[in-house]
Amino acid sequence: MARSARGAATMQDVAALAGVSVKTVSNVLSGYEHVSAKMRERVMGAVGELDYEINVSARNLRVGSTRVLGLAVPELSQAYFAELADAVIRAAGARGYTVLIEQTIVDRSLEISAVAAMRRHSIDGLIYSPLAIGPGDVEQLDVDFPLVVLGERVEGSRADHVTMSNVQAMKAATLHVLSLGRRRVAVIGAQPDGPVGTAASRLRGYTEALADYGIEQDPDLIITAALWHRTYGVEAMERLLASGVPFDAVVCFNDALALGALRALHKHGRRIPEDVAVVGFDDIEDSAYSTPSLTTVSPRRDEIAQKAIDILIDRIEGPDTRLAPLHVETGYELIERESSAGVRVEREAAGISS
Amino acid sequence: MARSARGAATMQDVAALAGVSVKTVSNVLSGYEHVSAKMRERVMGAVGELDYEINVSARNLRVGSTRVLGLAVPELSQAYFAELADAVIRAAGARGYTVLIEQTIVDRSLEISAVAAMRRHSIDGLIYSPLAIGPGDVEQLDVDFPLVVLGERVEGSRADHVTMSNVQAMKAATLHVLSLGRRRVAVIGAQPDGPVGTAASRLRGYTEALADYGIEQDPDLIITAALWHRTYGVEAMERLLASGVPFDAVVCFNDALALGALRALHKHGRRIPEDVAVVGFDDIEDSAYSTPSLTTVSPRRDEIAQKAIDILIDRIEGPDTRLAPLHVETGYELIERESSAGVRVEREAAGISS
DNA sequence: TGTCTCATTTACATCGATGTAAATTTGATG
DNA sequence: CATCAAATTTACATCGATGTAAATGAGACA
Repeated sequence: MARSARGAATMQDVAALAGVSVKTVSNVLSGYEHVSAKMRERVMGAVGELDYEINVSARNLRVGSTRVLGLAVPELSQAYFAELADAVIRAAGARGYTVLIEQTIVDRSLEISAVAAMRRHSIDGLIYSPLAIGPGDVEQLDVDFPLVVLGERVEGSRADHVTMSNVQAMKAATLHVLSLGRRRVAVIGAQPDGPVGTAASRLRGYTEALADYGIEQDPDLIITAALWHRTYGVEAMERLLASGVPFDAVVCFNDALALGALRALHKHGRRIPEDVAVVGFDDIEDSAYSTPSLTTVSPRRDEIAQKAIDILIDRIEGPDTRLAPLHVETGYELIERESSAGVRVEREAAGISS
Repeated sequence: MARSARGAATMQDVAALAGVSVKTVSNVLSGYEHVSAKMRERVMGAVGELDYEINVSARNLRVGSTRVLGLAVPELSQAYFAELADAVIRAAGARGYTVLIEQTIVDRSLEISAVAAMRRHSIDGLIYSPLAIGPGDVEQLDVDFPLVVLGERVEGSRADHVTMSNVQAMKAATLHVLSLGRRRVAVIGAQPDGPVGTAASRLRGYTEALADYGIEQDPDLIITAALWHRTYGVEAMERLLASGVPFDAVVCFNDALALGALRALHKHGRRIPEDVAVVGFDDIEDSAYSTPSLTTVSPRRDEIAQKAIDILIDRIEGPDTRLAPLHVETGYELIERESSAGVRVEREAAGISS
């Protein structure tokens, strides 16, 4: 019998056909160096003849790892996370790992514990990109497998963190519109529940930029958005417009909000960038093709993905000694496009200290 | 010793702590009905105490399946595929399966064989959404595990297919602009290599619609696009504009192309929809928020995902008898938005047979 | 040719779970 | 209380691969 009665061929079958031991087949396939050329050829011939493919479950059981990493994101339908997933999959693939994606928003409103969700699967480590995470979630991050969190470091967490320089990036975005002479700069995306995580850092960047120009912060220009979706961007801008508070620029905490805001401004006849300059954050692909195209902060997703993968795999493959949690900051880039560029508002005394 | 020296607890450890056999623990965990309440409680206590989690690799090895499905898409960074993946993950999750996503475009230009790529992983079945697939690819689809292809049926393929009614949908889209009085309808997205797969069907829908109105097809209005990306939409529209051929509507083979076209039209000062009506295809999220918002054909992604998952899992769990390949068509919906709506072009004799 | 060394190949146990079938307990009945 | 059937629980083999250590083979050298 050339192969098992039913189903795929096993190493057993290959060994029998090649007339060698099972271990020799294993050696050949795993690239063990002390295998004679003759043997290798004989085994590979049998492998080809039987269309043999290794049984991954059996190998995983034996070696105790799966070479599968988890990636937990809120929803793939949000462009930022889809593009992030793309980058993570590529970075992982280059190091011989596969990525299993878990969506943490299942019922469209509630974020579930990614970590708990991943336990069902056998993964070697997890990259977790939470929507928002606060100090209360520390214990959720205290797990017994390698975990890299994308986003602001949580106080007391033992997990590794990779995050872009949110404060500086948002400060740069805000300084950009200030440098164009705008002085009434609104911001969209503050969290209703108070400042935590990413939103807090970005808000801080905004505040610091205003301070640099000696401008006092106007609470009426700080608009909240419960979720960073386009719909909420539309809704937030509608609120701002309805309030009647004057403004000549908006910096948004992500591109989806900005695109929504763009839409609302357009609907209400505000010219962009003449009347209002708009800046987003994330540099998702749409932003380059919107009308007008969107000025935004690019977070260098590839760099984030690469760093996260490297740290995670080093933890997985490295020695057991538990080093201190890492906290890596990645760079950013301000991409100037039509929604802000080209139109400088002249003021009596443009520049610092208006 | 309460548990293995190093690493996670095993069923062995749980059994020892609870003072029962390993099989009883297995029975409790797998919900076997003939287990006394007392036993169940005792075992679950031990499970909790040891933080026991089942070893998925061992279980998979024993039962011979993994409850993991593959989903092969070109790139997650394309919104359509990200939204599709979202839908597939949800549908699979509802039936207790996990989804492993494989990107078939790795070097940004060449599509690799998804099926070959999946062989590395241990999946129970595969959903394959190819970019384009022609008759030459039949053997690629002739595999020995359950496979559902999303897209036009390939002649001679033994795989199951789930596809939307491309011809009818595109016909409806074209009829829509014709009903607005437009008579010079361009199309963007034809394949340079000749008509195959999805592009062929959509082109046919366009042709049929023109025929219904007794309009002769003008080859100058059929614009090719090698890839259905925004950039190619921009480039295709630039070509059309440069050609000087008059047109008052464009139907695009997907939303990305349409958004690119929108952008190019805007740049060249054409008013939408006054001068040119634009229609897309796919109903990705951006389309509702572009300026102007995009009229498009919604393919009911949830329905596609659900059908594909149901067929695939039925094949996996069903009896071995190989039924004839299934070919399921899913519905569509024309979503009218700003890029076409509201502006009717009056003609001497608007209506059938101009 | 005999002996020793180093390179290859092999036998066997093992990873952690589940299916099979047998052993044991439980409870009903005469 | 003995007997039998049904309900529970258990022992053991097994899924398909790899690590360990021992067995075998091939040269090298005296």
